Amino acid sequence: MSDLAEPAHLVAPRRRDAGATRAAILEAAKRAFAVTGYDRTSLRDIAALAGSDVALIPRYFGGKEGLFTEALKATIAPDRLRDWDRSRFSRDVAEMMAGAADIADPRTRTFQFLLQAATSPTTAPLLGRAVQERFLAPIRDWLGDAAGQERARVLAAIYIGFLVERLIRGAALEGAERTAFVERVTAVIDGVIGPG
Amino acid sequence: MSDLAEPAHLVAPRRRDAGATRAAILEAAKRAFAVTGYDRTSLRDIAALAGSDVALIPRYFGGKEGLFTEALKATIAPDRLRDWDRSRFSRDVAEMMAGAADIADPRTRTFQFLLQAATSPTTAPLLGRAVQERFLAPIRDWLGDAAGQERARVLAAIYIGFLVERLIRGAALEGAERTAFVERVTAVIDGVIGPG
DNA sequence: GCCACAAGTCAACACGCATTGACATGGCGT
DNA sequence: ACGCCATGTCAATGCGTGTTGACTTGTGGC
Repeated sequence: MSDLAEPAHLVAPRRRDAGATRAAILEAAKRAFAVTGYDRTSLRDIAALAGSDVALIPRYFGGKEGLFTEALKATIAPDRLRDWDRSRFSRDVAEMMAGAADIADPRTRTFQFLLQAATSPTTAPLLGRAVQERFLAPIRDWLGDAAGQERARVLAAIYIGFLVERLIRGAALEGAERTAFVERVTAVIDGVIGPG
Repeated sequence: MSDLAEPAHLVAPRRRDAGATRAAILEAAKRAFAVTGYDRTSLRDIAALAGSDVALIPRYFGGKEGLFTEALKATIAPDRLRDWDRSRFSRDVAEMMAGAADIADPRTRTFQFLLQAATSPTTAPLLGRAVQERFLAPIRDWLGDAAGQERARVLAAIYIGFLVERLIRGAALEGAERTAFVERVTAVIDGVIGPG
């Protein structure tokens, strides 16, 4: 592709260390795949971002697909569900959704990455299982509702929906529309996480 | 790409008619882009699917990107917001979301198509404007709430979220979880479209 | 201080792609 | 019936890609 807005020299000059360069490549891949998607991301871009060489990627990861699947696993990783304050949760989320999606935020990149994976028929099932284990189950636990799997589902769906909306909206909401939006989103989320 | 499961000879042999072939190419592009995404879809695939020739595409659409943007516009097109019965709307949607995403359903393909566009930084702004004009505005009109732009936003976001959830879930919900899910989704949507 | 092997570099390959321009041809107006 | 122009065909070109193999260079153990 082109610019990932990352001066190549931010990468600290490593001594010869296979493990370190492997890790650097993997990190660069997570970023690049999230921003540009699988196909538009070339191994040369990733190598440049990692301050490494293209030829190492087939060698260390067995090819582009190997690198992608490993990046996917690393992205979904047990990333602990923050111990959110339940009384502030809905409003915090609403405020966040009213803002602009920040490309610099790693969470935005992670989400784009997962969304990319969701649109590909081959990676979608893999993603589905990972989401079930590492996303839905924790949410259900957080909700403290052993029987209510569907509540986690609904909450996750709504959450994802607002993330997508924010993504395609681009800019932050302003003025009256913002306050109204925040109010309504808060109410919706409260309706789900509250006893019902 | 490869197989779009469409025997090339299903395309009725046209007489020489630029408009017809243009339309055929556009239709094929909408299908192909929805299934395979922008990058994995080659102009050769589209041409084959349309029963046409590759070289006509740069000629008629000014290149691959031109074809894509036109296909995007055509996909978002004012696609009649069905005159939904307001009293049945939420439950109908909830039932739909509880089912499995059907790849054969053109609407599923369309949605995947749009989601693809949402994750690409280049196509996301374009999509944003299109959604604003052709999705949010009609919804607001349907809600009959001239001042409440944010309500359309929230409804659209939730709708999209459930579509994504259904996509990555893969299978249909069953039994008790299904009924609970439907109930809860119905309530959420009613909470938004109802007076609030 | 040297040596062997891991780690990194570089050039080249084969492939698929979009795009271009020159060529053939069907069909409509006269 | 015929000629002209829009319409469709085809081969060729240039570019970017992933991957490979041979080469160089750094570095830890002796």
